[in-house]
Amino acid sequence: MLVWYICPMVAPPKIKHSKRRDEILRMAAQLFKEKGFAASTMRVLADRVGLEAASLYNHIRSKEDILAAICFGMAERYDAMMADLQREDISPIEQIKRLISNHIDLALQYPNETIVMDSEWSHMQREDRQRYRALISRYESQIINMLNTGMDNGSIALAHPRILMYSMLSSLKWLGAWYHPKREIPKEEINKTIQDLIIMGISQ
Amino acid sequence: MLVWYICPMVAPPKIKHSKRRDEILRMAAQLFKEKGFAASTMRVLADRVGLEAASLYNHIRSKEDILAAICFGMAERYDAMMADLQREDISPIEQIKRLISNHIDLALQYPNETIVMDSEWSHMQREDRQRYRALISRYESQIINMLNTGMDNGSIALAHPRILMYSMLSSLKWLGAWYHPKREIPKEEINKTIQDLIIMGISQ
DNA sequence: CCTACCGATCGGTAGG
DNA sequence: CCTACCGATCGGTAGG
Repeated sequence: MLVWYICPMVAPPKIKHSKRRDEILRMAAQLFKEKGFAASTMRVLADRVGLEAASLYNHIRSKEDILAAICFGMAERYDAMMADLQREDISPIEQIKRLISNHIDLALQYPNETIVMDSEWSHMQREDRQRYRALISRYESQIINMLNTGMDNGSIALAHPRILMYSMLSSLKWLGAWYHPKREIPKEEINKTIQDLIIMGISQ
Repeated sequence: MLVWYICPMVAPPKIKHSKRRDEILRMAAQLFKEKGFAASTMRVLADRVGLEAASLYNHIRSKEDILAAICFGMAERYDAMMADLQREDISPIEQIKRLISNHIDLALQYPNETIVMDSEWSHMQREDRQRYRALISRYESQIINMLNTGMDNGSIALAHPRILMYSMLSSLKWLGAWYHPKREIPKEEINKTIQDLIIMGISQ
């Protein structure tokens, strides 16, 4: 594992991408969201996928391997989104606006994975957990930089940027926890309401 | 249990309040916060309290009993705080301001219990879980009523009140997750920053 | 409050 | 991908 991470040319032992593996990860995200990682069992997961528990191990290395795949998969999506955002030449306020709607898009497209990533990451083993936390810290720093730039040019009111960042992110993270695509509020209204709330809240 | 809830005069079987029980609940809140409910074991809890696992059962009925005691204990505190707030004759904006600072006070006074209540409640058994959800729903409705009153009298900008309520609560809930009393931001700055953010965000 | 212990269930492996 | 199974550990009880 260590060798594989340091030298990505060496493939991890025997496990590859496959439709089956993707299906296992998708069902696992749903299960982990419902019960939490620790209370989810491989037997229940296997049942939902339509396999025996032992057969899962042809597609995944361990229970923690599934969690890591979900968390890092989502972290990469958020990371790519942030990289795109940074490449655009727009004002900090406009950056924050787009960040909000991109977050909502991802949270609604991957509701289970987003919740698992945010609330189950601590169950990864030490090495993965530290690597994951480093990614998240970098992401949070990029948001703080946006806020600081806006405070410097006077478009954002002076305030503790870390508190603003956490307030913003927590409002967005919990979308997936209460949003039910069928019978609830349309995405556009969510986007407008949260954007207005946050932008009004931070504007100078 | 059902009888006890309907008719509180009948005491629940044999377990009473005691210093020891309070200590177990306090250590359990810390453990559940660290590992989550499902990944916390009675043996580790017993170890932290300084007992054998079997001895815990002289003070609590079951693992779920501990979780329920923590969740309902906190729910009562939030409920009492809300009742006090409703009794005061102040404007909706002023109510929301006080609600925010009361939330921050409770989150900083009971950081472990607040996180456990918010993120582990779903591990209670059916009956307790439903009773707990009813309490929370009522609490959320009271906040929505505040917001609606403010929108009616023109002091709060028109927006979907449920989204505002969830955004507000999630900003506050996650305080305990990243606030470290020693080396971080003073409470007053947190209070001011979050109050400004939310009040500016919702004001007309 | 402890020693001793139980049935159930867990993640995972062997071997085909 | 399944049958068969393992060692470990879980929440909880009996009895003192």
